[in-house]
Amino acid sequence: MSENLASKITDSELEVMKLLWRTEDALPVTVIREKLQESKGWEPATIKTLISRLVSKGVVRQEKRNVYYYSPVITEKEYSSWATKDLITRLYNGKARDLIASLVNSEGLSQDDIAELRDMFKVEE
Amino acid sequence: MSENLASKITDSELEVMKLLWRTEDALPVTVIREKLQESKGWEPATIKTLISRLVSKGVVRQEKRNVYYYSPVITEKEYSSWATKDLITRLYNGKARDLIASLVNSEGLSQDDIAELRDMFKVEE
DNA sequence: CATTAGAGTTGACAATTGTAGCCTGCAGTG
DNA sequence: CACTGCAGGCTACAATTGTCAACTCTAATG
Repeated sequence: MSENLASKITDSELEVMKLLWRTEDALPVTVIREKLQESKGWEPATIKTLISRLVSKGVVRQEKRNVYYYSPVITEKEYSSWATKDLITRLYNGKARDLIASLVNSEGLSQDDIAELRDMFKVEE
Repeated sequence: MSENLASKITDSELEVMKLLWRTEDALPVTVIREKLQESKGWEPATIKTLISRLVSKGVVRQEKRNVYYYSPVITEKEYSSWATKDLITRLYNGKARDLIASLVNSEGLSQDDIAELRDMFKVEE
């Protein structure tokens, strides 16, 4: 959950989460391993460690079948949103608007982005 | 600098940076120590370690006088901006606009914020 | 049923981070 | 000028993170 995210998801762990988020169903290690071994070049042991840590942290759930099937406990949106809020707290005095202002002045946004955002805020309420 | 930020500034180190950013002039350890000892409850040794690490990382510069005076090499804006971009890369597929969209839908922004942002984008270009 | 591949578990090890102590030399004070 | 406090530099140590190996036990396969 956004609020009770006890310990952060680390960079390596995030790669596993991303894979789980991209999938509808729970996945067995075999599948997770196949994908990440290829895309990340990680050894099976590494991947198993990351999964275990995510389970310990409570952000991945394991479901017992023949073999465990893993699925995310938090959604990508929940996590992104939590991480974003965390960034805002730490670097923007808790003001989301300061973050956006910073993006606007600092090549963070393309003209297209800005146009789209203008629309977004127009519709918004 | 935004780009060549080799190693990240950690949470504890960030507290030191914030103090330096808030000050015009370079500061001697004495001053840094006074402020952080009080606000953070850190031992002098801890503060000295943090400063050293920041110097090693190249984000704080030391200037020799009787005693070293310390000042930031990167500005707060540069760092915030870098950290924000990093977040966008890691969690929003590199699309700043997705971050903002996420803020808009998810109690991240107050009505006031939204009103202000609407103005911001109106003026913008 | 014996064999084998691999899931799950435990341990490991280096680098980073959070926190702090020790020692030495200098600078300011009486 | 002797004394003392503290800056600077070095060391330390536990927890976390990035990577991975070894071992055990089970399920699938011939």
